[in-house]
Parts: sequence; structure tokens; C-alpha cells
Amino acid sequence: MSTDPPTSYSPAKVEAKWQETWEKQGTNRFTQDDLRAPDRPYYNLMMFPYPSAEGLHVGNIYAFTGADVHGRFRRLTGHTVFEPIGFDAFGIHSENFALKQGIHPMDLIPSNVANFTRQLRRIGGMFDWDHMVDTTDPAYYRWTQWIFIQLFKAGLAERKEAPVNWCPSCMTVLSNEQVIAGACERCDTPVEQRTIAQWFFKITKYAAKLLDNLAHLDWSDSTKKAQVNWIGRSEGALLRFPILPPGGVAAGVDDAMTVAADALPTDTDQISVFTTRPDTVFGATYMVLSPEHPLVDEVTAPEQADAIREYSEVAAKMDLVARQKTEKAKTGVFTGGYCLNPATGEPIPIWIADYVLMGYGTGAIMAVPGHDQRDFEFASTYGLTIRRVVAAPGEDADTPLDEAYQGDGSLVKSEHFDGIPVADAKPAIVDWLAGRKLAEAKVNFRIHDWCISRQRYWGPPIPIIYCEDCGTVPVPEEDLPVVLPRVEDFKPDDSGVSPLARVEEWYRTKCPECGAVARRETDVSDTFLDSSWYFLRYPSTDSDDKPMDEDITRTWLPVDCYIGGNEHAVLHLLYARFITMALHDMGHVDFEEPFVRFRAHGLIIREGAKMSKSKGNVVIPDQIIEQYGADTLRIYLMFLGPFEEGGDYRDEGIQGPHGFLHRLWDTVINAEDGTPDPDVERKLHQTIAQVTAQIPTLQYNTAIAALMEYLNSVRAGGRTAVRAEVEPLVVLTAPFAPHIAEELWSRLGKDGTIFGQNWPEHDPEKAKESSVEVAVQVNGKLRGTVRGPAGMSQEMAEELARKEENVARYLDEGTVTRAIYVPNRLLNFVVGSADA
RNA sequence: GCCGGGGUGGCGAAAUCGGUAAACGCAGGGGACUUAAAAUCCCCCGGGCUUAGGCCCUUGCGGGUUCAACUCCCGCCCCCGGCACCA
Repeated sequence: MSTDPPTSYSPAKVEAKWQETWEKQGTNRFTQDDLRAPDRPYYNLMMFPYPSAEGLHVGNIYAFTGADVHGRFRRLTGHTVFEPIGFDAFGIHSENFALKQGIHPMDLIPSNVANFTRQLRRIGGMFDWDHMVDTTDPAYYRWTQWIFIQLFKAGLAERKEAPVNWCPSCMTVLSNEQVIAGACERCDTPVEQRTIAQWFFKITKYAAKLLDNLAHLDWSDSTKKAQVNWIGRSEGALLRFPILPPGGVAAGVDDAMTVAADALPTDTDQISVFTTRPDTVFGATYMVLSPEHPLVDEVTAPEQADAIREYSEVAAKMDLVARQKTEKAKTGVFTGGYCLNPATGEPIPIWIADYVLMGYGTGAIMAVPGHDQRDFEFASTYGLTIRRVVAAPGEDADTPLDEAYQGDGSLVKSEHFDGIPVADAKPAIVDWLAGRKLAEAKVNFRIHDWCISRQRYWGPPIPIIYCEDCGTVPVPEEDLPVVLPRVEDFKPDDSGVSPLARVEEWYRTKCPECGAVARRETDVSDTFLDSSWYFLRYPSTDSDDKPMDEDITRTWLPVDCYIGGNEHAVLHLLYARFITMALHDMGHVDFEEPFVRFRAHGLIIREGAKMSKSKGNVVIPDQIIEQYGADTLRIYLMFLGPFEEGGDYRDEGIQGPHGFLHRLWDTVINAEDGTPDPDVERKLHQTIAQVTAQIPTLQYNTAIAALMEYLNSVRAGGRTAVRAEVEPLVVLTAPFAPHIAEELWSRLGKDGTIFGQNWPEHDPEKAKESSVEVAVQVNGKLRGTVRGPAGMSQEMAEELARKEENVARYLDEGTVTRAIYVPNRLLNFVVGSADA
């Protein structure tokens, strides 16, 4: 034992002591040399927090603790674990908060970061503070801008017009999430749509790879599925509908049919549509263009022009969210124009309607009201032809439709395709039309290109210069970073352009190519760009001259384990994968996928309800830590429920883990030399086995239960522990409660940090039970139990069972027809009734 | 509507290659120790019967498979999270 007198457990003292010791000894810090030559490197990553003014939320602590437990376990089992942390501090939330409080973000963020840092140190994470990242630091965003330029040079960044939500009262662009029921979330003003030129990253180029690679990733299933849905691959065809020249219809349907009989003209203008149901093309009785479709003007007849213009204006004014409400009744206007159904050769009317979205497929659809519910509703409203072209067994072409039939069946009214099942008809019809160049098979993706422009202040300026003569020129890499200037008036205004556009001395610059007067891009980039590569930067923060050190990156990446919230299942994780793939294809990294393993943690609620500031039921971690200590909080959070499912924080419950640590302290401090009790030793080895198996699978709650159970048996009846019984227990507890474990370890007279390779090994022989209790059932009902040697034979078990009075009574009621024996577990007699 | 996740004691939850449902913990009750309290230790703690031995019921609801179902299959209901006119 150490010379320290046995004192009672004081979390505050123990935790302060060890946090200081780790800091002083650099226990968790990596030098350049450490990073270059690690033994069994393990990159343990958690999603970095956004440093709000409120401080760390228990949700953050929950996530970080869960990740830290994993990291500490890996370290105890012999890995060199790199566990960095940082701050995702740019973005609209900080900016809005700063506006509201009247504090400049450049003042606000550092104080938030300082507070977060203090809190993060207090929870005892194994963070390497020498490799911290702050996305608002020019030394970091210099490389965020560098990434933009690499993508620009690779043709993966382009500038184009795109619609945005605009609040005329707040005079700002809103994201879709900030639009509630068509109104601004802050002032309730109806939102409008504006069209602004913005920068996009062509993530759609990687859609197929982003989807296909998922199959090989060790990720939470729910996360993978969310990505699959988001990418939204659908197989179908592109069909072309030739536009009939004005007056073409007047000539009559017969003429049109004649045209169809020959080859349809391919040189006239056509409208392309994407469909997953090419088999229903014979039922396409009209066509719908999105109001924004470029061909709207061309197909509109003069007498319909006013109505079309009016409808388009209303649609354009509507915000993007309200427009996409499904419950809304379908509306539209006839353009007066016609096109030819490529299959039937019939002229069909062209409408515009806002239920067709410019953002998906080609922005135009062939409407098949007989087999698409949306088209059915629209056709019913406007009296358009509804034609059945698929019939289920027992139906025929004349079976009436009172809603769209979207099920399986065979084709009808489809000329020589009649009778062919839907699945076979799809390729057959595409082939047939492809022969006349009116169709081709096509895979479409739902995912859009990534708009990274923000008409805001608090972000890294997009490193682009516009020159009258040279056009769009990237800022030369040696001129990076383009520093975000300190601007006191950073409030957005009615112009819809970035606040930086008001700072002439900043945006006026020289063209890097010709030296002429030029103008900087005044938009900043999306926060998701900051976070799409931070994990690449962590191990290389010592390098000022490059974003990633090649050797170090090769050594540490990809990330071994990434833990975070499922709210980022789609955007953040997809963007990070995309950026990594793009960097891979440009030769900057040698892997395509950044995260080998990803696990989503669950959510913490409180007393059955979601925590929120407005409800005033937020757990303040500092208070809990003061009262019970970080170790208790860590264990309690991990004990609440399965880590991947979250848990219900109940204030009283913390007593359990708190008591556990007190008893652990007491037991270890008073432990004596001696020989372990055989029963306790058996339990010990069972516990080692369970905890060792359950930590890697994040089953922390049951692992902790096992530790408690073991401590209970060590202390049973008030007995004094033997040191050999509790030394391994201290190590098993260390990932969850690192401070007390260190303290007890040193009081046990051990040298150095406990987080060396000290994980105990379990001996299966010692874990074996010598006698077992076997449940005895008669006809599946429990009638007794018998105890016998482990692994006893069925004969022996039956013999013991028959001696049980209660069992015997039921056996006497009939004859045993069979007996099922599960060794060491259960014996079930199947008894036929005596009369039978 | 679609895609995930989930429904088990007063509460948080265990147990799913089908094998004694409720481990561990909270709250509650009783006891030991104590002048007292705290801490600690021991016992009880799903429901209904029963003098006892014991019996019956119970994992959202209804069916089914099986010697045996929280676990598998079919059909529903409810809650949470995400997406949502995606052609």
C-alpha cells in the first residue's frame, strides 16, 4: 500500500489531482515523434461540438464519455489511442446569437471555446489538447479554403443560379429548417423564394460511389439506411416526347398517328422525362412541366400566356417548403401546347403544375393518371383522360379505377405489349423506344449538388476573385487564407448579398492573373464544409505548410472508430465521405472512405421528456460534477441504457453509481493481502469475460451492471476484500471512471498511469462453475430445479429430477413420452395424459 | 405516406443461435448496527389465489409454429426519431 492514509472518497480532490497529473505528464498528448512511430495506432474520433454560449450539454457529455470509454479501453488493451477534440464554431447559430446579444462573434466564440475547454477537461476525456482544431482559426480555415480551390480546379465546384428562401422582414436567406409552415421561424413573416447565384459542389458525381461503398462500411445500420434513402437511387428511363408545333393539333389526331407510324421526328424539340414506369407509357395522357421548366415559354400558346405567367409567379413566390406540402390540393394550368406520346403517337396536352419539381429528374413528367396517385388526383381535378394500361389478375382494360392502380399486373391497351407482366414490359418498352431514339435506360439519383454559399458573415470567405477580363479566378494558394475581416456591422440586409459586400476595402482587390482591379467573392462557405475534413487535420495540426502530413496521415487514417449523433447521419457524414473521395481522386489521400467504423449514440431525455431550454429541464453538468464528481456522472450516463439507444436521465438514479464508487473506494482501500476466495475468483473471471466482450460493442450499461454485481459479491456479508480480488476490478472500472481508478491504482502501490497495458485476462478454467442448477419442466411448465455437477448427463439430471416431490407428482399423471435436455440449463419432460 | 428505432414490474432497464422473465440500479417496506443521523450489511418488493406444500396469470393487442416464444412467423395498435408530391 502507498503511504497515503486511508481517507474517504473525495471525487473533487481525486479528479483535480489526476487531471493535473495527466496534464503535467502529457499522458494523453502526442509529440510529432509519437505521431510518427506509434505502436498499434488507433484513431478514436467523436463529433466535435459547436461551442454554444450555454456550455456543454449533457447530450454532448454523453456522446464524449461513450467515445472516451471506448478509447480508454483500446488503450488499456495495448493500442496507442489518438483522441482529439475541437470546435465547430462557424455558422449561422453563432452569428444569430451574436446579433441577438450584441456581441461580436470574434469576441463571443473565444469565450465560449474557453468555457467548453474547461468543461471538457473536467469530464476527464483522454483528449490530446496539443492537436485541437478550431474551425474559425485562420490557420484552420486557410485549408478549408484550400480544399475549395482543389475542388474548383478539379471541376467539382461550379457557380449557378438557385432558388433560396428569403424572409423579407429579417432580410435574410433562410435554410429550409428555418421555414416553419411557410413562415420565418423568427418573425413569422411569409417567406419568399429568390434566385441567387451560388457555389455548388458536384457531389452528385459521386452518388453511385457514395452508395456502393456503403456496403463495405462497418457503420450503424440505421445510418447506412438513412444515407441510402438520401442518395435515393432509382432505376428507370428517360423518355422523349416530341413537341408538336403550334397548330399541329388542328390538323387532327389522324395525322399525328400517321407520323407515329413512320419514325417520329427526332430533330424537333423534345421534352425529356424521367420515369420509373416506362411500362405505363401507353397510359401517359398528358404531360406536366414544372413552372420553372425552361421549355414553358416555348410550348405556351399565346392565348394561355397570361394564365401561365400568373401561375408561375404565384408558384415562384411560394417558399420551397410550403410548395412541397403533400396535403395541398393539386393545381396547374394548361399551356395550350401539345406533344406526342412516343408510344401511341397521340398528341397529349402539356400542363404546368407545382407538384412537379424542377429539382428532380428533368423537371417534367409524363402523367399516367391510371397508375400514379398524384397524376390521378390532378387528372380528376381537371377532367383529363384516365386510362388503364395495367391490369391485375382478374381485371381487364375496362375494370374501372377509383384511384391509381400502382400494383403489379400485366399490360393492357398497350398494343403488342399487351399481356406482358410489368417487370418484363419495362425493359421491353425502353428497348422498343430506344430503337427510335426516344428512350434510354437511366439511373436517377435524388441527391442534389451541395450548395456551399452562404450570404452571411460568420464563415470562411469563399476564395474566389472575379475579374472583368479573366473571369472567375481562384485565390492563389500562397495567398491563403483569405481572412475574414472584423466587421462591426455584420447584419444581413435587404440586398440578399453577404454583409462582406458592404466592405469595399475588403472585396476590392487585384486580379491574381492580370493585376486589374477585381472583386472578391463576398459569400462565405457552409459550416458543413468546415466539418467535412477536420478529422484529416487533427493529426497534422503541427504542420503549418500543408493541410495533411503524408506520413502521419497514412499512419493514422482512416479513422478507426467514429462516434456521433444520428442527426448527422446524412449531411455531415455524406459530405465528409464526398470530400475524402474527392481528395483521394486528386491524390491527396490514399483512402476513399474516412471512417472505418461509425456508431450512432442514442439521445438522453430527462424524466421521460425531451430536454430543452424552454422547458427548463436541462441537466447542468457542472452542478452534477460538483456534487457527485465526473466519474459518477460518467458511470451514471453510461448506465442509463444501451449507448446506441440513449436513456432517461432521472435525478435520483445517480445515487446508484455514486454509491458504487464509494463502495469501490472503501473496498479497495481496506483490501488485505491473501488468497482470493474461490467463489469470488470465479465471479471475477466471469466478470472480466463479460466486460471485455461488452465494451467493444458499446454495451456499457450491462458491463457496468456486471462490475456492480462483482463488487457486491466481493463485499457480500460485509467481508473484507483480498487485494487480488479487487486489483483487476479497478482496471475494469478505469474506462468508465478514470480518475478514481488512477487513484486506487496508485494506492494499491502501482507505478505510473493505470492506462498502460493493464487489462486483465480472463481464464476460462477459473470462470467455470462446478455445479449448476437445472430447471425441471413438465410439459413446459416449471415444476422445480435440481442442482448437480456442471455438465452432468441427461440420465443423472432425470434421476435427480424424479426425486423432486413436486416433479414426481406431475410425472405420475401420465407417461413420459420424451424428455428434452439442455445441458446445464433445463430438463423438460413431455408427459402424455394417462387416459390417452 | 415512406424509412429507422422502440413498447417487459412503481421507475431506468436485463434476458433475443427459442430454454428458470424481471440481472443491475432507483424509489418503497422491514431488520441489524448507532444516543441519533449518514454510511454499511441482511431480508422483502409484477398481479391473483393458498393453512402449508404450492397453484394460476403476466413481456402493447389478436392469431400461428414449437416439448418450450419477450425471442420466430402472420395480422393489427401505440410511442419516438428522420424523410416527405422524388415521377
